[in-house]
Amino acid sequence: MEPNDRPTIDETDIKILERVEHDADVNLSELAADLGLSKSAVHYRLNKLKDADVITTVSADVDPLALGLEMMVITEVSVAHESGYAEDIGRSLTAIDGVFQVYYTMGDVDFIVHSRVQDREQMNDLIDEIVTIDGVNETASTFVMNELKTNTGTVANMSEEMIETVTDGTD
Amino acid sequence: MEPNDRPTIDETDIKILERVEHDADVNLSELAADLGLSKSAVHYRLNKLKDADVITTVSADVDPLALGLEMMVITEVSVAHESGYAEDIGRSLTAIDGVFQVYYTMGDVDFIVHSRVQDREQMNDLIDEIVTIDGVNETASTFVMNELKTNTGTVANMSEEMIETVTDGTD
DNA sequence: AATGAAATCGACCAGCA
DNA sequence: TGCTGGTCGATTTCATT
Repeated sequence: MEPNDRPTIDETDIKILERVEHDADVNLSELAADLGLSKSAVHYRLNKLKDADVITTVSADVDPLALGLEMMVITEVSVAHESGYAEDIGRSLTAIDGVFQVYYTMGDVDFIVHSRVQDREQMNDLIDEIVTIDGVNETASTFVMNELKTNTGTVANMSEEMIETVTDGTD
Repeated sequence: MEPNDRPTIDETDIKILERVEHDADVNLSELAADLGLSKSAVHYRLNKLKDADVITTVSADVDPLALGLEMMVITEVSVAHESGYAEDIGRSLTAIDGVFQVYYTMGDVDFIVHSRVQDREQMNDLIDEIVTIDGVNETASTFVMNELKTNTGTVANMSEEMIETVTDGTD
C-alpha cells in the first residue's frame, strides 16, 4: 500500500487494465505473451486487482437501443434547501424506473439525473415522478439527441500524465 | 427479427441479461440450473445475444478512485450557432484527456460533458481545453460531490412495463 | 433451439526467486 | 511478494436431433 492508502499499481497493471476494461474475455495466453509474462502471472495480477477493488465488477454491457430505450433525458433537480431531505431525495431519485445515473452536485442545481425510456409517455411519467418527490423544488429536463461518448472505461480516458501519477515510483 | 428490426428477446434472455450485466463471471451451471436449462442452451443464448449486439462488450469496471481520479466535473457547453461546426466540436470534446462521457443535447446548451481528474490543476487544464476549442461559445462547470448511482446496467433500471414491451409476443 | 461429448481455456496449487 | 509450470475443473465448440 502507498501512504495515501491506495493500492500499488505499476505499468504492467495498467496495461492489463487497459485490455480487460474493454474486453474482459481476452485470451490469457495472448495477453501474457504480449506482456512477456506467464499466464499464471497475469492471473495472479488480475486477482490482486479484483481483491484490491481496482476492478469492481466484470459486466456484460447491454445496448439500451436493443431493448427499445431510444430516448435519453438529462434532468437537473433543485430542492428546497430549508429541509435537510437531500439524502432522502437522492435515494428516491435512484429508485425511479428508467433512472440510471444520479449525481449530487455543487452550485444552484442539486442533482443531475440521467434516464432512459422507450417512448414519450414513459418520459412524461418519469419526469412526473421526479417532480412529485417531497422536497423537490424545480426541474429542468433536456433531451439527448446523440451520445457521442459513453462508458468507455477508466484507464482509456486518462492522459499519460495521469497514469504516471498512479504508477509513480513503482518501476 | 421483429418488424422494427430489433432482435427477438424473450423472458429467458432478460433473465440471462440481468445476471451477466452485473456479473459476467457467473457460473454457467448455476445460471442454467436457475433457468431450468442446460449449460449449452445458456451458452447458445449468450452467443446469440453477443452476435446480435444486445451485449456489446464484456468489460472489467475499473474504479476511478483507485486510480486517483477523485474529482468529477460536469460541463455544459454552448457553441456559436452560425458555424456548422457541431460535429467537429463533438469530436474534439471526446478526444480530451479525462473526458469520459459526451452528449449532444437539445435546448440552449449543446453539449454535456462528464470528466474525471486527479487534482485541481488537471481540472483547470481540462476546462481550458474545452474553452479553447474553435466554435465553443460558453461553458458552465459543476463539481460532483457524490455519485449516487453510476453504471448500474441497462435491464436493472427498467420497469416491468418496459421489459414487457420488449418481450411482447415472444412468450 | 437445445443437447451431450470432445477440445480448449482459465483457476488453482506447490514450489521457487 | 511476485512469478513459474503443471494439473484439475470449467467453459467453449461442434455434430446431432
